[in-house]
Amino acid sequence: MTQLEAQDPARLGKREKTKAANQQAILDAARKVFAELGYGATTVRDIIRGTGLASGTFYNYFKSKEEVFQALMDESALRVRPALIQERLKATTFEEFLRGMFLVFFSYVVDDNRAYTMMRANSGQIRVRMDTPEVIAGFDELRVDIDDGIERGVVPNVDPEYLTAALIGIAFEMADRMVQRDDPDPIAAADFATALVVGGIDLVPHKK
Amino acid sequence: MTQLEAQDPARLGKREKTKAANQQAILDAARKVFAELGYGATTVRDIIRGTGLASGTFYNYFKSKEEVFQALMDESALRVRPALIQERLKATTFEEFLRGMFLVFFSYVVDDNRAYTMMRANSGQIRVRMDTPEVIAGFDELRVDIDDGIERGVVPNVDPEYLTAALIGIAFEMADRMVQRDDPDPIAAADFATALVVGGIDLVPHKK
Amino acid sequence: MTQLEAQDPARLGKREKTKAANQQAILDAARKVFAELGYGATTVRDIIRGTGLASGTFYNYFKSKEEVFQALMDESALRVRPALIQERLKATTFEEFLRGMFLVFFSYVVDDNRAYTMMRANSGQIRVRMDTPEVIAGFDELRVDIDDGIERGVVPNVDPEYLTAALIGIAFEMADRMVQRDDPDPIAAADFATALVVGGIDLVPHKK
Amino acid sequence: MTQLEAQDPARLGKREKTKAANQQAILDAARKVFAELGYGATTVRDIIRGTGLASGTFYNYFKSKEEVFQALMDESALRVRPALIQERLKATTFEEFLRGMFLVFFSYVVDDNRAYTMMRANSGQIRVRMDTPEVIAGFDELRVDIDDGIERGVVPNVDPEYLTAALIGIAFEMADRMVQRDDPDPIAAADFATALVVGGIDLVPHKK
DNA sequence: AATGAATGAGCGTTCATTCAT
DNA sequence: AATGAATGAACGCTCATTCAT
Repeated sequence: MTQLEAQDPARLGKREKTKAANQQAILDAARKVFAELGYGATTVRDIIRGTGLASGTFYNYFKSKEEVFQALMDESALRVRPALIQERLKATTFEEFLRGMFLVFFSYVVDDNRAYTMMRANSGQIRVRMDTPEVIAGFDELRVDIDDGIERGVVPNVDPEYLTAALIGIAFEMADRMVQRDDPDPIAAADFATALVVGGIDLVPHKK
Repeated sequence: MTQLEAQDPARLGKREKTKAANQQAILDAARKVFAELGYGATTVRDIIRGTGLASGTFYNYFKSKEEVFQALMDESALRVRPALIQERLKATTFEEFLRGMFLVFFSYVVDDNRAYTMMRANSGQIRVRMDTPEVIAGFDELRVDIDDGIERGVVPNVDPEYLTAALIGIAFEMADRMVQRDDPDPIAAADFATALVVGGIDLVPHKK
Repeated sequence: MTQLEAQDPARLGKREKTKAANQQAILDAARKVFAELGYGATTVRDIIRGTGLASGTFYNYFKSKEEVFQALMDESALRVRPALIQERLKATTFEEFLRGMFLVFFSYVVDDNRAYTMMRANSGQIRVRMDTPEVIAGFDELRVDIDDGIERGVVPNVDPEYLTAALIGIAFEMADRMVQRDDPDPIAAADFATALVVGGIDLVPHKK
Repeated sequence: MTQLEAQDPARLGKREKTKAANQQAILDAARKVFAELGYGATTVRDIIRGTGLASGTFYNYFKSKEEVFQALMDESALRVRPALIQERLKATTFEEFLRGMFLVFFSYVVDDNRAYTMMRANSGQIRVRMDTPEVIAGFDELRVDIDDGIERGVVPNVDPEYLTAALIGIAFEMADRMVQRDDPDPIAAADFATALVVGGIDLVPHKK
């Protein structure tokens, strides 16, 4: 039943339709208020207030505030990670590897900058960035790829932890500025970041 | 403390001494528990418990939990900013400028990593990073210096906002990994970061 | 159930049959979970979960959680009361009267100790006993019978209220212990209780 | 300090005085509403509403609803238990033993019938009796004494568990009626209960 | 200035009940 | 009649802040 109806969303009963709509409404509202207030300051009531639903209804869809937050982060990470993996697989040079990765990330950020600002939400004057397990896992994969690349000689033999850190730092911080521009250009940003790292990597102290 | 002062009440105005000591005691206790529990999970009672003072007394020194947090962050930034300014002033090349800046920052982070881990406190599975106004201001100054350097021809003519972002991203993210090492080496980290940027900057798209 | 009825939908009005079956299913499930969790801790969802019905359906049969509880207690009391009345009617001596009453009660408790433990459900460390109107009514009848017995000279002329109270106290408290024994013996319990009261009643202060 | 001041309650600082007064106010209010509504139906807000204090203040004195309930029951039990123990110790015959015990219990109930009605609170139509660990412990002591008495030949050799149950049942149920009389007479009640048991015990089946 | 009890808004969450389907 | 999602009042409890002492 579920399967049959899932094939054609238009044929869903009214009940199923509102259920799906409510689920999405909660996710959307949560994304918005988490972005505005940050995780800590956000209350469940803040979230449901943005949906017009009753407070109890929240708990028909998510077991807790943390669960909806996780769902949101996973939703985001799930969208980038496969693309990042693709890029890494098809890269044959370090430059391709970098450019692919930066481009995917910056493009995702532009497409979905609401989810992104959530990670960067500032409550009051304090800038906050939150990395959830899915996000951390994504970065761990990058680290593995870099280790692998060093072994295969594709990536210069530099401190892999620092390199990973530098890439992540560049990616997030630049993305932050990019999305605040009038006409964000992921390609230009990826070019910038790629060039910086590709050009610099050779001067970085290599392990003997 | 009470005992020591009781030995020589005449030495100096007890009031003033106690006031300064209490202020500092609160800051010290706050630094400690914010680092342990993170901002959100820390209660005012957690802070004053570490001082032996009464909860109400907290409010003689700080208007709110947020204010003591700000004071703490400012205190930290106040220690780095003058040093960062010094470095920028005495730099004659872009490389000197970068190395000086990274070294000051990484050294500060190692010296005072309690304050730093506070910015990185994680609650549950979620990593959180908090940048306060003073820190942000410190980096805004960096931006001004970069603009200035470009004008004077010392810094290559690249997108200054992206460059600033890249430097900040590299600095914070690398610092994060560095402090978790057994024997953190700010010089090595500064060398790595400096080489990366110095080497790469020429390949980065220049403005006409 | 659904399957059985599907085999012969014509046999009898499906409606009526289902209605009665559902009503009983709710009562059965309620008896079970009230016994397990106690009244306070039991939720309507706990009850209907044991029936396969939907939560809203509960309210087609009972107006509230309290109503189903009352129905349950009444159902129990309804089973004992007629038997108790029988015993009282056929008793010709005080001893017969007592033995009959205790035996009926202890037998009922053993047969239906689920309903009985419900009255004794404990939440945490706290033992709770609940007596509902029907049960109370049952014992009020006992009082009437005792008054009557005194008037007719069958029951010694002692304080009838205290006598009723003593009988009730003995009955409930002994039943409590009896059901926790490996092999509960209502006859032995009735003998014990009867002997205690029959033997003692003569020493009890009589009214002039 | 505490000791010195405890010697003269009149010399207590205002703070200590209100603290003690509030503690007592909460206990009093709790006793009252538990008696009215029963444990399950009573909310912390119901309790503090009866004191004029703020809801949070409750938690300065008791960690939870359960804790205040326990405190209340212990307070009661603590008052009877020592007296009951005294009576048992000084009894040389079974009759003395019984009379002493019943008299202490009935007297206590009359003196403090608010605490007692709590154990008998009815919520709606449902009579509830709650026995807390302290109360249960008190009954366990009775059981031990009975076992002991049987061994020493002071108490007839009947089923000790049933005998304990019967005594407890008689005590509680009779107390219940007694307190509702215009002029409760603990001595008369104790005479009644003692006579009933003393007279009956010989007819009760003895173990061979 | 220091104290710490009092305050009460607000939290995350539950659940008896209603009602659109 | 049956469904089960929606409702929202109420729960136990926390804690930043106030204020009488």
